[in-house]
Amino acid sequence: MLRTHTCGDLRLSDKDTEATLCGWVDVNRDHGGGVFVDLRDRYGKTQVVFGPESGAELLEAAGRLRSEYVIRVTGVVSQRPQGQANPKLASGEIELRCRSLEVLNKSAPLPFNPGQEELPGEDLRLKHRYLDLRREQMQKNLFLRSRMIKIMRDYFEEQQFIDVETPMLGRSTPEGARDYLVPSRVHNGQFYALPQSPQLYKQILMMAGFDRYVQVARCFRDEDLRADRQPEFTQLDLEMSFVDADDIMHLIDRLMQRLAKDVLGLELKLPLPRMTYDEAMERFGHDAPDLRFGMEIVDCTDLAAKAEFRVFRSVAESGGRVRGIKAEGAATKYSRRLLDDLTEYVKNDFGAKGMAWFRVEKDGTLFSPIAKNFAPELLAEFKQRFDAQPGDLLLFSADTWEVTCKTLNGLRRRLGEELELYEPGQMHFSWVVEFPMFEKLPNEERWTAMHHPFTAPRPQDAAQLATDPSACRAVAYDLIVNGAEAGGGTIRIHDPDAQRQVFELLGIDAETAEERFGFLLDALKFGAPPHGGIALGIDRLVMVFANLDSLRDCIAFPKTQRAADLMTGAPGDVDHDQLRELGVRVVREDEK
RNA sequence: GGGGCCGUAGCUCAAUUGGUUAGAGUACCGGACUGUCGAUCCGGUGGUUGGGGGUUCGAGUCCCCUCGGCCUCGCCA
Repeated sequence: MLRTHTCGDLRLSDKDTEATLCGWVDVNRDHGGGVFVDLRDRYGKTQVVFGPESGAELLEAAGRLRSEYVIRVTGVVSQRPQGQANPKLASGEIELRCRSLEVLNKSAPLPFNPGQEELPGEDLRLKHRYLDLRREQMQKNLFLRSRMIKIMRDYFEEQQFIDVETPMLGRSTPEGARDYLVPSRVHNGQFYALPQSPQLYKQILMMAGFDRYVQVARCFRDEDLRADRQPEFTQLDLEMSFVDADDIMHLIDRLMQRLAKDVLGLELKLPLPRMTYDEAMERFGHDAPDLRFGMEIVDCTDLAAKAEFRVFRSVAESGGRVRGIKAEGAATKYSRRLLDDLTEYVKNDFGAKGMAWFRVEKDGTLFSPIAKNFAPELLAEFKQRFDAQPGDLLLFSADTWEVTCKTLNGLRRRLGEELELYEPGQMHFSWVVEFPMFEKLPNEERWTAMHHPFTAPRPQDAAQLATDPSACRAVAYDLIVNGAEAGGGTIRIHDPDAQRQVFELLGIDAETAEERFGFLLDALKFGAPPHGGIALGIDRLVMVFANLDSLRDCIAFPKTQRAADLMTGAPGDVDHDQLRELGVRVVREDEK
């Protein structure tokens, strides 16, 4: 070892002992006759002092140290002089009086300093990720991630789970997200796909009798990125045999409880609250509602039908919905200008045609540019429906059910943040259950699986597969944290005939099903146990636990919004020979 | 594919309505200094204002194209 201690070790109790430290120069305070260096490693910082007793040579060498030089120092641990302790440092009562200094490596002038207060642009941080990762915050985030994964692994090991690795090179299936494809050299013109999740493999493991499987699995989806979405991400993937949905949810409940306790010292009350999909959409307009605050959606379609206001009445009469939310005390916080901004927002982002609003005045009357189109008695009914008080602001969406959901969910989230309706570190866990089995694609007639094609219908809905697929609910459950989907799972179909029936409904004919999923159908007929599981988004969980705004801050080497790695330059060109060997030819953008 | 924000010194930012030689802090270089802890003080280097085109007597500022970063809609079983 090049060192006897880390920069986080030394305390007053080590006084008068000799120690050797290695680390990075955090700052160098040169007073001429004395030099103070804060030496940093992942464990902490320790002040190293060079004085006249160090000798002229050493003093001069210390003066030449610059930020991020990597050095090795040996000296005596000393108590700092009276009044010179630094309460900001854990090691602040002592300092290392340096006897020898070795520069292990210099640093060129830095693109940015890991210690600087203002964060540089994210492109720079990503390009010089090694510098960004030296920042205390980033180190904290990645340590937190590591701890959380350790807790998960321990938890599942205690419960007899077996960790099995599944292939990265698999087969492409057109269902779901766009695949990342890998050309095969041996099979000219054919491609592997990187896994979107280990879904089928883990089901096969159940059929193989492993009973309880878990994996920290990397997954890939070639879709556009968001602050909470990366093209490759990590799931805690698990599957169990002979279980029902309650078993899985209880298991995850207890895991979340342990994580919250061990990581944040928070006591989570169990069971975590559950809500059906239909209820979530009706009350919050979204299948992953942010339950850190209220502001629930209130339906007013019946009142709107009585209004002279044509927009409201025609929507109500044509089968649409008129719904609203109440922002308590927000009337004065949203000027006409800001309300216009909100209107633009819902038009641009959710395809809303507009946004109606009412302000409750001091005298209790409802003010709005459209108020004149409502009878006073009707306005009173609206007010009562919302239990609106002076100072409240009412926002309405009158449109199809889908658009009112999107619009009001968007408004609710935006207002929740802008009005600071929750604490920055607050966390709320819940389940949303009983998702529809299928949804119709906007421009197509056929059904598509809401979760995935292997999801089992609720037993009481199974008969409706043949008659009314839209009414069919799945044994599905999503874990919601602060309005984001942190995980989702289902009980799977374990009957080959039922699986064929679902494939058929999804427009996958028998031949195609046999070709793509034949192995699954085969496995199902050779003694498949009832089984189900869940996958948790580890990145998102860490993001919430660390109270971060971006997933990229808890991933060591994330990609940009255009899915590029600015440090390595991936994706990049490859040799022509490589392409030829693979039988791949690149078609330029303008030739498509 | 659509909407929005941003790009000025290595870094973080400023620059009046379009108007003289584009500034500051920090980093870097040189010097001074024994108790600092964002050390301080003095001096200095550092710019194709992301790139290209246009409007104008004159463009960091206005317009078009383009590159890059971020947020978002679509998309993400």
